[in-house]
Amino acid sequence: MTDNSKQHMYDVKKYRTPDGAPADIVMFTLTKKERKTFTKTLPLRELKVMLIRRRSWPFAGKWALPGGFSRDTESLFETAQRELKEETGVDADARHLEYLGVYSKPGRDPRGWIISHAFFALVEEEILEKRQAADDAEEVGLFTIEEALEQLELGFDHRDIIQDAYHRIQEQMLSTVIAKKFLPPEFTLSELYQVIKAVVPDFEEPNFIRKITSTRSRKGIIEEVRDEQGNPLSSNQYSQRPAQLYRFTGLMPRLSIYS
Amino acid sequence: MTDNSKQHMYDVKKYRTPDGAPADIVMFTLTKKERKTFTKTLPLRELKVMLIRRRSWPFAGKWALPGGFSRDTESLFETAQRELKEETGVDADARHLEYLGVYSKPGRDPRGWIISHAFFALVEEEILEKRQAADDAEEVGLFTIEEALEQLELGFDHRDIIQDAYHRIQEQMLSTVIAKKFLPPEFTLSELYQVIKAVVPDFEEPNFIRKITSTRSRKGIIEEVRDEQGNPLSSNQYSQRPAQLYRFTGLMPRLSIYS
DNA sequence: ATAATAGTGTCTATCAGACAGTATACA
DNA sequence: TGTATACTGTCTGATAGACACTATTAT
Repeated sequence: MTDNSKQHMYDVKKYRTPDGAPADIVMFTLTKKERKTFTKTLPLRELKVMLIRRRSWPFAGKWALPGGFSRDTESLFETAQRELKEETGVDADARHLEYLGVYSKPGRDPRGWIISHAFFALVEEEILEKRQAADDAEEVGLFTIEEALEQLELGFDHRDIIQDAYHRIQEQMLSTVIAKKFLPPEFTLSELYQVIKAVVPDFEEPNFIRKITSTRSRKGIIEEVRDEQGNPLSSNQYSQRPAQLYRFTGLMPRLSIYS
Repeated sequence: MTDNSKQHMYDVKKYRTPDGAPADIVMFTLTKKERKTFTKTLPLRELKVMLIRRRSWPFAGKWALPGGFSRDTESLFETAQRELKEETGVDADARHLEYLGVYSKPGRDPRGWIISHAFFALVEEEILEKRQAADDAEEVGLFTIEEALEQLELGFDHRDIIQDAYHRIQEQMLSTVIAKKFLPPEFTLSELYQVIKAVVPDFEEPNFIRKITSTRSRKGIIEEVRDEQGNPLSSNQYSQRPAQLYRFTGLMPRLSIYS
């Protein structure tokens, strides 16, 4: 930047300014579907993304991410919180909401110079189902990532956003404890493993139970649930033999490629 | 968002729009300072951040990050690339430039509703020194993180941005191979260790050499440099006894807290 | 010889990974 | 009783972590 442009920087009217800064939210959920077997089994879990069919220009009829424009009285994170609450009816701080990135390629929005800010959220399945049923003004859909990326006609650059959000949630699933947002407070190791696999299909860890319970370095992430007498608690909700219940401890290890 | 607001969404003039979307860049460098000892030693390395002293309103006299407003013909990443090139004189793709986040708290900029996008870059020390010497229109400073965060008077919310950038570069240093941006193509393990420690002071790994060379899982990140005959190459630039030279292989392991 | 940095040897406890085997509860 | 899921035993080789020891070169 030249000295000259700096001197006139305060005169914001001198240059063209953006026509809007929306927050768009990639709302992920993990659907649970009962499997019909003749013994108890874990439900099938699938990662889904919520989309809304647009009713007006631009991209009328195409699917797009829910979102809305930011106001000058709020930060973009607050915009996203507000949108998330409007979409789901539940306070945003009850769940995971995280900034993803900025999408600002010229021409990405035919309405003008619109710089979009993508967020992703983890939402309970029931809430999205309720939303789907209640709102007959809008067509709401839950799609797998493959459907959204490969089969659907999406508006704007929302395909890029969904793609990036998918990569990010996979990273986060393996490097943080966001898995807990997809689980009840107490869960079995099979459930945890299944949640990880639903988000990161190529995660393979045959000795998962052994490793997470007996390896000193990883043991701290979760702990066994016990009752007042110190007896281990288990659940046979999804299996014949009861499985030990675990909970997250809140501990977050720092990962390093050098140690 | 209500159905009503959606119908009028295309009318961008109806609502107040942002007054600008700048890209601000946290430019990091690793300074090398010779130590005066009576034998060869590694130079001292320190992580520094480049700041510019503002000459005009707002925050005249305060230090701030270099940056500039985005144009409607470019993406914000391109804005950052352009600014980086203007600041350093070297093409941005020659070095690391990465998006950090959006800063949009109302009132953060007295000039109006200005939504800032922070990036961070890793720049060679020599370039910043040249910049410092050449430009007498602007006062350019190189500061340690502690100085920048604790002693300097910073404009806007740039203290928050520098803080966030510092956390991010520490994360990246341990979980990716950005260390290579601070090293020559071929380097000794002492140099690598020192670079990591300069960015992440509390990184401690007494058996660093042993681990990185003999552990199967980490061995793939770097490899020994050999000549045409397959003889290992070493350097005694910084030590009496020559040290084996290594280079990064390009391999990037995927980290996981579950495996 | 001495200093300074760069390694290597060696030991023990722990961990990874594989695979067989046992445990529990339901139908 | 069989079946499905949840573990546990056991073995081998690899790794972590500590600390003493040796190696190479300049002064």
